[in-house]
Amino acid sequence: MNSLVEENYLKAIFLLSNSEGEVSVNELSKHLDIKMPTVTSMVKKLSEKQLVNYQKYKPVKLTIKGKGEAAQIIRKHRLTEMFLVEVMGFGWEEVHDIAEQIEHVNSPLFFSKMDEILEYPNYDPHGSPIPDSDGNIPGKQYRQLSQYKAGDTVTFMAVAKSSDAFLKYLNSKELSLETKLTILEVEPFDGTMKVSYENRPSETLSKVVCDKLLVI
Amino acid sequence: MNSLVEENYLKAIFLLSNSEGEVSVNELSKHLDIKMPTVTSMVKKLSEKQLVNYQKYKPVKLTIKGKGEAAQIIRKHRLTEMFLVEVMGFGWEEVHDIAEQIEHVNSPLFFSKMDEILEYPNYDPHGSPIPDSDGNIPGKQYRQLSQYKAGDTVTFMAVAKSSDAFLKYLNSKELSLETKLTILEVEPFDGTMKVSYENRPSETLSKVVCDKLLVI
DNA sequence: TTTATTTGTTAGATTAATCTAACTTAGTAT
DNA sequence: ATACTAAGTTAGATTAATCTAACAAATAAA
Ligand SMILES: [Mn+2]
Ligand SMILES: [Mn+2]
Ligand SMILES: [Mn+2]
Ligand SMILES: [Mn+2]
Repeated sequence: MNSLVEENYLKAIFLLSNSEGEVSVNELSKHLDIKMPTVTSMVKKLSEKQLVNYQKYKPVKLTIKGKGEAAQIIRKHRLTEMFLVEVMGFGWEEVHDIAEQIEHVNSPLFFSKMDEILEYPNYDPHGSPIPDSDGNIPGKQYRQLSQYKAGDTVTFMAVAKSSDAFLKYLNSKELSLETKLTILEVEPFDGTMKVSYENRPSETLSKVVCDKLLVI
Repeated sequence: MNSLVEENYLKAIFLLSNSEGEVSVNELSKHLDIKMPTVTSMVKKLSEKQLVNYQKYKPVKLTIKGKGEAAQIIRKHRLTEMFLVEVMGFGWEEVHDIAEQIEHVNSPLFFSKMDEILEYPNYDPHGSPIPDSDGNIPGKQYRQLSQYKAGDTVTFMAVAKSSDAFLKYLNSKELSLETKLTILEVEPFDGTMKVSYENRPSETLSKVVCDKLLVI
């Protein structure tokens, strides 16, 4: 039904939408690395197809239909990442680019088989929620590690804005999901934290890192 | 490097080539379900890229380079089919269309991981050979069941021109690879065979079916 | 409230892959 | 040998997705 290109736009709109569900043409352009005029014309096309609401000079918003189709692609992406890690033995830093391609495979059976083999997972290897087949997302709200204070003990649940480089950094610190962290001290000047976990008595994490660690 | 479309042309040229390694524009057109003028222009493009040799009004032939790239795509296709059957539990009649899409995934690591998990298979679920990473094909030459005579005992090794419908027919007859078949009689008029195998004392197979069963 | 900057749109060009219609070449049959 | 048919090519149009250049609107700064 939708082309691979359209699917990537829908997914980007979904993932970049703010709390009101809106995203600007400019932001889409930056994240997709596609020039603004191209984005404008594509958004018009999606609007024709009733997948987004669009008015000149206003930010874009997915329709119910558009949100559902975006969720399906995100579901396929995250199921794939989980499959690559759990069944095929990839590291969590290796799977995104492969999933970016396989998410466009047209075969409901293929993804339902993955789902079955994985025993219906709710989260992907980076802790992001996997929408169910109706597009509903199991909504746990995590907070950034950087919002906590010295003495707090939290559990690392998900990675925000995960890049391969950041995931490799976490590997090097042996920091994986479900790890319990105790905050030893917070440097007020720049937000750098000293934390302890597992058999690591004291690790120093920059503010940039603490912002990307989602905990509960 | 090559587009998905170019990859499908290369694969078709490889698979449809005759013993001299040649295939006509007309045949490509029929099998790809793309009109002849389109095929002509695409073949010209592949010729520009040194992937085929082409002269006006002559059949097309892959260059060494083109043959290598075609073999890689076929390798990815067949590895994928094997993975879908052996690891994910699909039936051999369900995997072709999925593999047709996944064969275009750009990730050497993904396919080498499949290869490793499958312990470096040489044949796909339909008995077709999987080219190795250098594009060499393990060349066993099977013959059609229809070429044998009454009294012969053979082993079913591969399916020629397998369609989903034909594979489902084989399922219904409980006829799978490696099965030993004894030819009871051959009807001279139309080539229909009576055969026995496993716990099936006598099954009748039409000439059309016997042509598609490759045995040794 | 002007002015400058950022954001967004319009217009027109480009590339890949397809098509139809018209014409040509090659091969087959009378 | 001539005519017919099948196969192949050329020319020109179409659609999807992209771009650059130029202009317009909205927002932020002075
Ligand atoms: Mn991802
Ligand atoms: Mn994608
Ligand atoms: Mn196949
Ligand atoms: Mn394909």
